[in-house]
Amino acid sequence: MDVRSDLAAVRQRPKRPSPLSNTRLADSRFVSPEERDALEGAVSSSQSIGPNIDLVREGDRADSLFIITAGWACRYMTRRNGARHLPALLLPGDVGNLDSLMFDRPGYGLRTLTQASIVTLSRDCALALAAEHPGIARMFTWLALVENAILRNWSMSLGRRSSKERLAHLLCELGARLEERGTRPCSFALPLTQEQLGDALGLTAVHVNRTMRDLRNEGLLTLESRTVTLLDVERLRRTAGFDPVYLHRAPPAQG
Amino acid sequence: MDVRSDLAAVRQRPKRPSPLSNTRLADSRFVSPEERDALEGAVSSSQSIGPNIDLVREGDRADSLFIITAGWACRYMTRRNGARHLPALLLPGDVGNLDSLMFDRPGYGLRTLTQASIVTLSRDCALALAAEHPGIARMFTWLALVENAILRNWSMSLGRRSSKERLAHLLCELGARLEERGTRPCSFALPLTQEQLGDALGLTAVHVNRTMRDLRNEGLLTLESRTVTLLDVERLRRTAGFDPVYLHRAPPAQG
DNA sequence: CGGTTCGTTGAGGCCCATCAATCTATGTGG
DNA sequence: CCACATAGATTGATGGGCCTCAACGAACCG
Repeated sequence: MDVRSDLAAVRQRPKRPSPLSNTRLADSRFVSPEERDALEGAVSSSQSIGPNIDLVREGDRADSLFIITAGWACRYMTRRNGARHLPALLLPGDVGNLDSLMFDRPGYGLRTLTQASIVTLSRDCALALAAEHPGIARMFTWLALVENAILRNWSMSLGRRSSKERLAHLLCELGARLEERGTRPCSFALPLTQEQLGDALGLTAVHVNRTMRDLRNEGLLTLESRTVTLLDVERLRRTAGFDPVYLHRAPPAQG
Repeated sequence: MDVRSDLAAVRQRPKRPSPLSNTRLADSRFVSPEERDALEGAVSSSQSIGPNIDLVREGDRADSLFIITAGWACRYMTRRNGARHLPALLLPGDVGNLDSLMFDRPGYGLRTLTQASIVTLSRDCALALAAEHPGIARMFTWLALVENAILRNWSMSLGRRSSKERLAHLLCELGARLEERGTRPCSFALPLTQEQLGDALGLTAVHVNRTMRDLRNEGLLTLESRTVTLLDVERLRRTAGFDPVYLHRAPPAQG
C-alpha cells in the first residue's frame, strides 16, 4: 500500500523527482498520500554537498531541518578541553537535526561524513504542516521517539557494555538500519575513521583499532577498504546483546 | 499568562483539583486553556504508590502514559548478565514512559524510587487528543525532543566525562530540573542509593561513593540523610561542564 | 617525491572495577 | 530493651580494561 501512494506522488509531479522517497518523513505509515504531497511541496530541491562539511556548526542557530537523502552525516558535541562525542550517526533517509523543529539551537553540530544529498524544510513550514495535518504531527513525534530509543541504547552501551560489545552493537545497529527490505544486513560501506568510531563509542581510536582486530580474529567480520562484512550476524548479535526491536523498523519482506 | 489559564481551569472544575498542574503536559506554552481542559478531562484520577514498585515491567506492554505528579521514578534496562542501566530519572511533572505514546512496548522498565503520585492517560486518548488539538500534538513532540536533549547529554557524560565530572553534571542537572522559579538549585532530597546512582552514571556503587567523597572534600557539596546541598553551584557547574540550556526550561523569574 | 591522513602495533600507566570487610541505620520479634 | 537481620554507606587491597604516548606502515594526493 505504500507502493501505491508512492506511484501516485510520482504521477502528480513528473517535473521534480519526489525527493522524500525512502525518507523517514514520507516512509512513515502515518502520513496520508495528501500529507505526503504537502511535505513534498514544502521541501527545498535536493542539493549535493561534499564530505566533512558542517550543515550546522556547534552552537549555531538552525532554522531548517536538514534531511539526508543520500550519504552519511553525524551529530557532534565538543567539550571545552577538546574531547568530542558523536551522539548520533545519520544514514540516508534520516533527519539530521530533528531538534531544530522546536529549538532555535539544536545543541550539537551537524556535519556530513561523506558526499551527501540534502533537502531542507524550514521550521516554520514544518510546524505549519504539523498544525494542519495530524498525520504529519504524529510522524514528527514518532521520529523523535525512535531517536530516543536509539539514544537510550547507545547510553546503555556507553554505560554498561565492554568495548567489544559496544563496537559489535553499533555494527549490528548500522547493518539493521541500512537493511533494505529482504536483504540480510551483512555487508556495507562504513565511511567512518576509527577516531570517529571512537567518538561515537566513548573509546579512543587506538582502542577501536584493537577491538576491531579482536572481532576480525574471532571470525565475526572482515573489513577491507572501508567496507565491513558481517560474517556471522547471529553470533555478532549475541556477543553484542543486540535486539533490533528498538529500531522499530518494518520487518523485512519475506522472500 | 500561564497563571490566568491555570485559574480558569481551576474555576471550571471545582470538584476535582486539576491533577496536571505543574506537570510537563499542562505547563507547556503550546497548549491552550481549552486544550489543557481536554487533557485534564482525559487523565485518570491521581493515585498514590509506594517506593520500588514497577509501573511497567521491563519487556512488558504498556497502553497508558504514566505521569508522575509527585515523587521520583526511573527507567531501567537490564542486560542478560544482570548489569543494569538507568537511562532516565523521572521527577515530579515528568511523563514516565513517553515512548508508550507510539510503541506497544517502551523498551525499558518504569519503577518508582519513592512514594509517588501518578495519573495515567491511555495511549488511545492521547493520540486522539493529539489528532484533534495541534497544540497537544506539538506538546508531545516538544516533550520527546527535550527527553532527547537530556539523553544526548547523558551519553556525552558516559562517553567523555570522568566519574567526578559525571556525578557533578548529574547533580547540576537534577538541581536545575527541580528548580522552582526564582529559587537557586542548592539543596534537595536525593532519594537514590549509590548503586542506583552508579546505574545511571555507568559506575559501580563503590566508585560513586569515592567520587562523592571527593566532591565533599573539595567543598562542593554536603550530603546528610539523603539530602544534597550544593555549596558552590558555579564551581560545581564549571567542574562538570554543565550548561542548563539543553534542559529548555523557562528561565527562573527575576526577584 | 614529500606531505598528510589514517591504520596498526608496542610499552607503560591510570582510572575504575572487583572482592572483601567493617560500620551505621533501620526494622523486627522475643 | 536487646538480639538479630537486612540494606546501604564506607574504606582498603588488588587487578584489569582502556588510555596515553610513541613509532611506524600504508594509502592517497598535489
